[in-house]
Amino acid sequence: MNGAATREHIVEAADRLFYQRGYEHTSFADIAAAVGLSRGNFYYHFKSKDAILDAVIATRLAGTRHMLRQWENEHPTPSGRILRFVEIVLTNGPDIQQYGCPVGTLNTELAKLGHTMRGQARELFTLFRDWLREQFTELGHADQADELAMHVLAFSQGVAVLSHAFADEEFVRREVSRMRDWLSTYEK
Amino acid sequence: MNGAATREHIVEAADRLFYQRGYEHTSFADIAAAVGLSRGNFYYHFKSKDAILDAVIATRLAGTRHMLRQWENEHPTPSGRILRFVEIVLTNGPDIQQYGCPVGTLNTELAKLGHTMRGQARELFTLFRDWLREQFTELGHADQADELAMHVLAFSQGVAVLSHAFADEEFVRREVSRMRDWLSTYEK
DNA sequence: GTCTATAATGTGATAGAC
DNA sequence: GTCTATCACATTATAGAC
Repeated sequence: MNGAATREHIVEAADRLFYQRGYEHTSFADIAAAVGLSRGNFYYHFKSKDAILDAVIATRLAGTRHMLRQWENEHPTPSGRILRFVEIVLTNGPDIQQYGCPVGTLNTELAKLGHTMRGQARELFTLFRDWLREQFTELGHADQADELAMHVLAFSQGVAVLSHAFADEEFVRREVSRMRDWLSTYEK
Repeated sequence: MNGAATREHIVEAADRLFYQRGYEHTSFADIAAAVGLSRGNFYYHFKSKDAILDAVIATRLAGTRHMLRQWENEHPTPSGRILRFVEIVLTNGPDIQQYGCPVGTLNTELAKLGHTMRGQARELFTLFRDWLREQFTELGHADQADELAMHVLAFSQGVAVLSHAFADEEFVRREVSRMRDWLSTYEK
């Protein structure tokens, strides 16, 4: 098999498993089995578990940047873009209910482990934070744009944690509805 | 040493370590070292890691029930009691910043591990949920008491996750202030 | 690039002496 | 109740054949 393609398969499998089972709880053997490789061959592509995590986070960062640009194309207004973010807890509802928020759970886990890559995981949060701040600035709230961005981020994390714990879809809908009302008070 | 006292010491140490490092990342050796016991002697008191987790959750449940009764004694009005809950993210600010919410992070971790004790961990959330629902009912909002309780719980989890990730105390203060304003619209 | 074999370590857990 | 010694197993990681 092509080396680059194999590497890509490994990162994809690791990304999914880290999300579904957690980083620490996922072993090399799990990833190797998911890709269909022997454990030995694994080290030809990645020389440590941290190296895989590094690649996974880099992939997620790139994917998030791409998604945010897409949201910008699909929604011309800043309030429409913020609403698109808020609705991610509905769009990804089933995944969040089963596995939590991929950004929040990774950050929480790496922080507890005292992992060196904690800062890079936080960058995933920062991407959303900065993007939301830009939208609130464009909406005419430059003075409190970061505060509002953090508030929307906190909403998403609170909903994700409880959706994961209680598996209650109606709760998610109600919270999104609540957020829509709140957002409308900040529209131009 | 007295057997019951040793057992209590083990549960205390395990409780703290599970919170600070996570359940999976804490080994028998870690707990034994914290208590000052040999690994071998450990199994006289608890015959499996799950048994320790069981005891830790039971202790936390009892502690939470005790705390909620105390809050009821200290705050005569339902709005005062809800506010007391909201302010927990300030009271326990430093711990939450370093280790996250003990309830939220345990629930998230056990859910990802597919651990059998997941349901008992969720009970910790349910204690707060039911208690908050009672307060909102007493406040005259019986029809949407559970929805409001979940909203307040989501607030606490969102703030905890982001406080843990960004270590931003000012953010916590602002969110509490925002919550106080929101609460005031539901007061009698 | 892929494999098997294996090292080195840490883990949960047990046996048996004191 | 506490200890040492040890087992069985999974883990990350390496060496070397193909």
